[in-house]
Amino acid sequence: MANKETGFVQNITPQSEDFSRWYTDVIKMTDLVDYSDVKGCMVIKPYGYGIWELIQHEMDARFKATGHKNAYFPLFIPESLLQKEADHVEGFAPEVAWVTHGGNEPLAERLAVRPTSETIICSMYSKWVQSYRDLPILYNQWCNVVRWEKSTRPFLRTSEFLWQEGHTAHETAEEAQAETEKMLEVYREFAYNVLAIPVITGQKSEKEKFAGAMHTYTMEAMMLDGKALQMGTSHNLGTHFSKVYDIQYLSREGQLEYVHQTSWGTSTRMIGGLIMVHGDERGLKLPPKVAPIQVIIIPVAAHKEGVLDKANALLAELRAAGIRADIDTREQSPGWKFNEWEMKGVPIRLEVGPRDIEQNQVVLVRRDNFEKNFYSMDGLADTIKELLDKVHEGMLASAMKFRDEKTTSAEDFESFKTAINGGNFVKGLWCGERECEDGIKEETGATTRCMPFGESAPESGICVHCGKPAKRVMIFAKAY
RNA sequence: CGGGGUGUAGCGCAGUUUGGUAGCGCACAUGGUUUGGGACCAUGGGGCCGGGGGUUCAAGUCCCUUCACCCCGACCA
Repeated sequence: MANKETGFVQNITPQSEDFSRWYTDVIKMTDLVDYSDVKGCMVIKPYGYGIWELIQHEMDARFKATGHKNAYFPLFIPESLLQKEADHVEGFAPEVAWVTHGGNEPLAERLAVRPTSETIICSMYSKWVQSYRDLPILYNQWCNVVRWEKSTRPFLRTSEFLWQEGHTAHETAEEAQAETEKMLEVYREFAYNVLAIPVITGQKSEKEKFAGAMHTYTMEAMMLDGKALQMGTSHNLGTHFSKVYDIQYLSREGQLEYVHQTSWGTSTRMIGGLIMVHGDERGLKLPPKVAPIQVIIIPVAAHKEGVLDKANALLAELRAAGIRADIDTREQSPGWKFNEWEMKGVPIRLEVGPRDIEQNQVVLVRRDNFEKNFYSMDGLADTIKELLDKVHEGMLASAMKFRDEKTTSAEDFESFKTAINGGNFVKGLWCGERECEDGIKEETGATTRCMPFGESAPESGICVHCGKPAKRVMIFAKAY
């Protein structure tokens, strides 16, 4: 996408065939990340990390509001601990990084660098839980995990990534199920109201569920190329882990019982998601609530008397009102700056020049639809707050429109294939069998994304692929 | 692991066919003119041409070898 002559975004749009090139170029050009010498690992630069900090802030507030507390567990997991749960270790074995030496001495037992923390957390919970009075445990941790992936992609799949993982333990199966669904709902609400991403929530198939889980629930978003991205998952672990790690409590009736557990997580992958949902031919488009800079002030004819002073006064005023504002006083021409900040996705641009100052006004330009208008300097902070909300609404609405237009139903396999190849989410009846799921993947490249909430099991009808009696409504798509 | 490709200035690339002083654009530095959608002029700094070995009077260029990265598969809850 980097135009050779001018060096800015214009040759490739998200709608062109080379979407993945658009994605990597945007990331490279907007100062979100850099690539380190460590294979598959990325450096998140301040502009990109600023997005993550805002995501953390917003999400953490929601965790606290639902009664959860933060804690921190170790990075290293002894091999014996990791291997207790058979499905779990089998699921993660190919992507675990191992520490074999401490200094120059070989270790008696290898240490895994955590690919996720169920095992080490469960081993602690087993010490902490004696009685029903110790329950529920509602903990979360913000940390990094390592998964040794064969092919990597910034934000979407990297060897090391940042995330949060919640781990809870409950008295009853009902409570655990309620917690699993509650946290998925927290994620869904967050996606809509913070990231401006409409997601589809539902349950994963047996094949796609988390290694060691009883049920996995997911939120899936549609990227601009029609592919699905799993943006967050919530698992009901049942008693699979508590039985292996021996987490037992004495119940109200005096019986020894196993706890019912959940875990749920979201990661820096969400940043990749918001890039691929909201971007355009000019680059990034950041949802206002996670934009490190919400308003960029560009003084026009800054050398003229009074312009810089006024611009700085406006900056102070906006910041005092709690708006994340910044000013660009570099020597480049205004046009250059307009393009630069559009590329970086800043939701609102504020232009102020001699003509505006004379008339007590500023120019505000929305990044989402390029609407450009004059506004009085009086009450500017409130004006901008309202406009930021409108940008959020506008972005959510257009993402939703796009997704709805590219979601279809298929009744037979021919139309199913056509829809998948056209980059659609395809809703269809499904038999629920593993062989059928594998066959669909092989023939079309599509995988099962989720059985969406709000769709009851079909009373009749046949599987869109194999023709056997249908058991579920499933959404299929190609996925990242 | 299979198939293909690329390593030359911070970034993007030309030069390799036919061996002969290391180039271009952007970025960077200095001075000046500019500033409402990617301004311009002048001057300047920056290179073990991925590494090692060979052929030659002479290698970015030819030969051998090695390393790294990228793309497509495969793999990936």
